[in-house]
Amino acid sequence: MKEYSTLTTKEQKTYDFIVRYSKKYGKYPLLTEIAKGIGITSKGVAHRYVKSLEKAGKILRFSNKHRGISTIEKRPLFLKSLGRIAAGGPIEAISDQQRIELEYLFTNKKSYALKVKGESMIDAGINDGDWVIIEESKKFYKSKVHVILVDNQDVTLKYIEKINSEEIKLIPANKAYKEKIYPVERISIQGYVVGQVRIY
Amino acid sequence: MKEYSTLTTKEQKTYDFIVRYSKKYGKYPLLTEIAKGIGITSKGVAHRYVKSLEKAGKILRFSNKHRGISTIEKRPLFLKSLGRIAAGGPIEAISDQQRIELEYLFTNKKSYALKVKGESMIDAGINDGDWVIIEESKKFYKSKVHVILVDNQDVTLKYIEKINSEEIKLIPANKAYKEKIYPVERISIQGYVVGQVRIY
DNA sequence: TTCATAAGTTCTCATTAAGTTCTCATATAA
DNA sequence: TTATATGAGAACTTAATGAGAACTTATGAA
Repeated sequence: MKEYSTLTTKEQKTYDFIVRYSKKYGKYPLLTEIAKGIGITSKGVAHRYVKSLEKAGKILRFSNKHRGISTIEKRPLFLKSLGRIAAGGPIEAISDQQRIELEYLFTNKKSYALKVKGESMIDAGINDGDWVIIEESKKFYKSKVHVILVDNQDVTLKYIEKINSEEIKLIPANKAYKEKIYPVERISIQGYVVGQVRIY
Repeated sequence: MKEYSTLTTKEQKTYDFIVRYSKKYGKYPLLTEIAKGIGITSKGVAHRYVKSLEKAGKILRFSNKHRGISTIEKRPLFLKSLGRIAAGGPIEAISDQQRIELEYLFTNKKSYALKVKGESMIDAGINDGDWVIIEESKKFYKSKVHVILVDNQDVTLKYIEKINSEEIKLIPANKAYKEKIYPVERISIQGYVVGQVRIY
């Protein structure tokens, strides 16, 4: 993805300084530090450059926050979560809590992604081609969708129900598919779905 | 991987102290120890910093517990795509291409996320509570789900169809909801859905 | 178990520091 | 001329910081 920048000489210098500073110190500079770094004395001028860089899409800024800038490459996931689609309401701000929740989904060590093939879980809103995020688990839960390995060979997404100590029922979420009962020794539970991603 | 953050000076100092302390003593510090460690006397202030770090996603906290904090090892966005859920097939390897496709979805500059409220698009697989990733656009496409601002006030997700030069039809994907026709001047197209995320 | 007390939590108040906005000024290119 | 890029710095707004009182909750000794 190529960058088309129309930065002026000093804007570029400002951007370079911010990148250099953040790499060196692991944090972003204050306006006065930026001013000094690009060879001027006015923090008001530094602020003007920083605003230009934001407008040019080179950095992100958190208004009024101290050290409240960050370069685009390193921005956290979903920083630009603008709001909630409401029926009749204005756009709401999204909390940091929700941002972290999303970030956790994709950075959690114990989870991995699988691409779904087939439509056996369509009534659970899991469609062919979707990605599901799986959290590893050997246990199973009645309300969760699980990844199940059958006969050490076939992988499938199903709800699970225990019949007795020797048999387990796998339940699809699609009326066109049938429930199946397996002896426990043919089944290996891999994990359950904690997230889902669809790309259009 | 180095961490980039927009922590304030003292927040950063607090975080550094917590990391240093835990490495040295194998446990996490008390608030009074944190206060002393960062050169202040008020445990109330130390507590404020600790809460900020939690909000920033730098640490985890267990409310009211003594030494009830712990650091988080954060990682960059990376999906360990293990394979494909196949009906009757073995697990396939996932290509870098697909991984890049996912990463792009969340790092693309021009897109942002919205949380869906309501069930008007349920037949398109977009449920209440899902996140949709929106790519900004003023144009519209017949097959895409769009974000539409009505009367500069209400935001909604719908399919769009042009009636004539003066009227536009908004089409929900739920038979319980009706199509509606609006004069073009009441409608502002914000973008269309390029991705979708669900958290279980 | 009770219960003292140590630790965590929530406040207010005050001060300092940083971000923001603004005017004025100079240089340079179209 | 006119517009743009640059710089200084004053004046203002807001965030960050620090102290400490008063409160709630957790913890461990008796």
